[in-house]
Amino acid sequence: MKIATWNINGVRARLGNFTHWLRESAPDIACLQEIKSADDQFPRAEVEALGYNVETLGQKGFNGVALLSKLPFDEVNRGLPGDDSDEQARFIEGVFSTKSGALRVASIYLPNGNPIDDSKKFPYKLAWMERLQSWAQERLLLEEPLVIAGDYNVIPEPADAKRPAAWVNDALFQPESRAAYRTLINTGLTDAVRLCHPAPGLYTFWDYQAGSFQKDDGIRIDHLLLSPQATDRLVAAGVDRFTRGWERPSDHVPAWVELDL
DNA sequence: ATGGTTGGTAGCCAA
Repeated sequence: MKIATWNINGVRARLGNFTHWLRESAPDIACLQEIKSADDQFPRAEVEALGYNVETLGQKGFNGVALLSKLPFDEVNRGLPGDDSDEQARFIEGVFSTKSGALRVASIYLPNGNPIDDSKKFPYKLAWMERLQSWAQERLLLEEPLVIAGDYNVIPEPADAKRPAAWVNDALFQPESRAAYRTLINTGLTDAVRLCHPAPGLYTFWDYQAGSFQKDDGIRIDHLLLSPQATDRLVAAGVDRFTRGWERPSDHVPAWVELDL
């Protein structure tokens, strides 16, 4: 069972890249972020034609997440609990049946949080992370295979950046952001890509500006966090770096796990 | 070094 996540940065602007990757990487379940589309703008027919069921939480212009699955959805939940006034489309959860039982997967687009001196943006990020922590803690009680995958907008450690010093004033690398991420890990979740690739230098994002990809000036901010029951079944994890070299790429590349389910 | 690039949308915002 291959589960992948990709911040596509506008699914309609990248439909060719997107379907090419779906065919080449062939995940059983794909988590998308920044589809930048309302639900009725999502290229549903093109994706269904490749054998996927599609569930979206879209938003016009910004944000927007989706789950694609070759398995049928048993259950879908839209929106992260904990703040009914939050209208940003950043969270969708699906439940599937495998031969080993239930599998739960969430596609998350954690708030960027910049600039850190803004009165709303960084506090919104930290509050969203607290809501995610509460939700994860509750789900972990189910003792099921659970994968929380997406753009976390957090650089966990200095080793997750080519130039950590360049990020010290950025919301992605603030002590509070990193601490909240560690709290998630300490609840009992495992960073699958870190576990399978402990060496530094593996990135998932390169800015469009200043030739960042050519200089490999990247950061690792797209993560798949696994419950103990999913980690027990972990076979492999990786990053599809090759998509960043394509024409008109997303600034993020996919990350994935293979689970024996 | 406060530059530079992209997508979505309508004169800038978010990243």
